[in-house]
Amino acid sequence: MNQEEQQFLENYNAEQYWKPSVTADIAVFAIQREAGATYRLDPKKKLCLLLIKRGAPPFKDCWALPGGFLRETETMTECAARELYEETGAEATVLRHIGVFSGLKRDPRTRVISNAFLSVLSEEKLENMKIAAGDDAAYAGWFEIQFTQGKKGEYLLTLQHDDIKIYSSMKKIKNKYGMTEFKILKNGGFAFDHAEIIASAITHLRYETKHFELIFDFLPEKFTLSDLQEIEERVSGKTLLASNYRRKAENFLTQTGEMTNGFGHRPARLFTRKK
Amino acid sequence: MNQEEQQFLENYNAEQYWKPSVTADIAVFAIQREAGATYRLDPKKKLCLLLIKRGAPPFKDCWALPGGFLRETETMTECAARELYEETGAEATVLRHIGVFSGLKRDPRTRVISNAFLSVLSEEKLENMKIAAGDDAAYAGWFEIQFTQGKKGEYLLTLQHDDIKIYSSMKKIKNKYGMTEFKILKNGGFAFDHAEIIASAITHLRYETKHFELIFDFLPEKFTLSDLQEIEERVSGKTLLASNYRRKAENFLTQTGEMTNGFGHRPARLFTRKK
DNA sequence: TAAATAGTGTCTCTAAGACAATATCTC
DNA sequence: GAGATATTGTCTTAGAGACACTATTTA
Repeated sequence: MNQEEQQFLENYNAEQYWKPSVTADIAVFAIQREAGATYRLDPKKKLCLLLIKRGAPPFKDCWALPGGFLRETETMTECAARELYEETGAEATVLRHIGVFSGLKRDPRTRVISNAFLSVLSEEKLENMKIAAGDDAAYAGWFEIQFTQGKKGEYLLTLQHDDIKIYSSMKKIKNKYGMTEFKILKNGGFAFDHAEIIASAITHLRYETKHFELIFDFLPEKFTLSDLQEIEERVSGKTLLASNYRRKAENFLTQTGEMTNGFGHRPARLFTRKK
Repeated sequence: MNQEEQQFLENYNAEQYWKPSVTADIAVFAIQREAGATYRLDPKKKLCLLLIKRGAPPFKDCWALPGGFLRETETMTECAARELYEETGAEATVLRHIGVFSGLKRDPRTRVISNAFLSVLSEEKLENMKIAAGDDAAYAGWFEIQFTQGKKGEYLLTLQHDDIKIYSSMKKIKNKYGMTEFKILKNGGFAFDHAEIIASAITHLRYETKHFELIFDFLPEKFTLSDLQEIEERVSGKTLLASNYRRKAENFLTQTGEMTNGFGHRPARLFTRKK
């Protein structure tokens, strides 16, 4: 750096310009087992998303994604990982940047630019984590998530946890510049524009698992083809033919030589992610 | 909004938290014709990117993407469109969000979070635009862009405009959380981390044109299949077999019934983008 | 042996890559 | 007619979807 640059920097006053607040919000997904399994019947799985009940205004008592303000000492990605850890006790193994949400009125407190991230937790991590309550978080919970398309083409997002049901109806639009966005038509219980963020996140997640990315992060080191397929089915919301899915999946897998056992049906081979 | 929320908002002080500066940077691509055409020989095309020579520190005399600070009254996307217009006189027809760049030291002045966008200008728009100089922009120019992979797997970015040549060597890495990023190994003339942003932008552009998105924005309303194919070739950096490309492309095209004429070779059908 | 899940094989259809061959314009 | 580009057709291969069938465990 030469003298001119040095001098410039010393005289530079960053406070002269307006600045927005910047946050990271994280959509954390995990697969959980449903009850009702027997020695013979395997447990069904469900796709879940972590939400936090807001204990303070704005949107008090609404449900929000974990997240918080960017600090001076961290990148956006580090911020996402830190906030996730602080609010849930879970250390993120994977993160993906989903998009930026910068609507003028999305937070009534002040102008907030939110960088949305996506993360996936394995069942193993799920069991070890404590769901911690942050300073303005009253309660956190895992909600079974459903994201489907209605008859008129609208998108329906439904999150359910025991008797708590949160929903939103959205449409997919292209904005003035051809960018695809979800727009909320009805909002039942989500804080801020988080329904839109969640819709973007699951769309992104579906794309990745379809291409055998992120899907292994739901699973332990060793797993069966049925495990893998059921996750793909829960994420995509579609049922698949086992023989065809097997054929595709095997390109991404290595056999361990081990088998499952102890169930009231044929044992299955255990696989690992290839290389 | 109830009384509790109302009261909360009145007491809320946004100034108590640290905030970063937020900018939009835009990678604008266009196709330009090369000289050397005759009645018989059609002009070759080249893919170009708009860069601005910085007239003030930091990175004085280096080349940067057009961009600037987010204002209170606009979204990130609106900011990108405005900055593009102010610095080039071009009204964006399309924009795509590429990613967020939030490294701690990416701007020596102060902490700056940059939201990167991608845009495409048609040859028509290109001819009508004046390249305007902004307050800290000394000069702007269209650079022929090349982005290739070297023998050791490294990525080479070369931008050329007359006798000005800017380059960077990068590697593609997965960060701690599995996110794909470009990391600069050598930097010859780019300001900030803009080489990384450009690498991300062209990677994104290649993905889109391959799927017949954004590619039509390079072209006028009516165009030939050869026009379309040559753009795909310049963007992707690969040559394609005309018969095969035609087969794929026709799914996205409508015939106009019109033909080109006046060239020293067989006339071609003019197509439009389907619906 | 019934219930439940695991795994194999095969037929069809579509899409993509390679490439040969033909068509049509201007000078 | 030569040069240049446009257009059509065909052969082959890879992959996906549908579906029939076989295998292996436990109470």
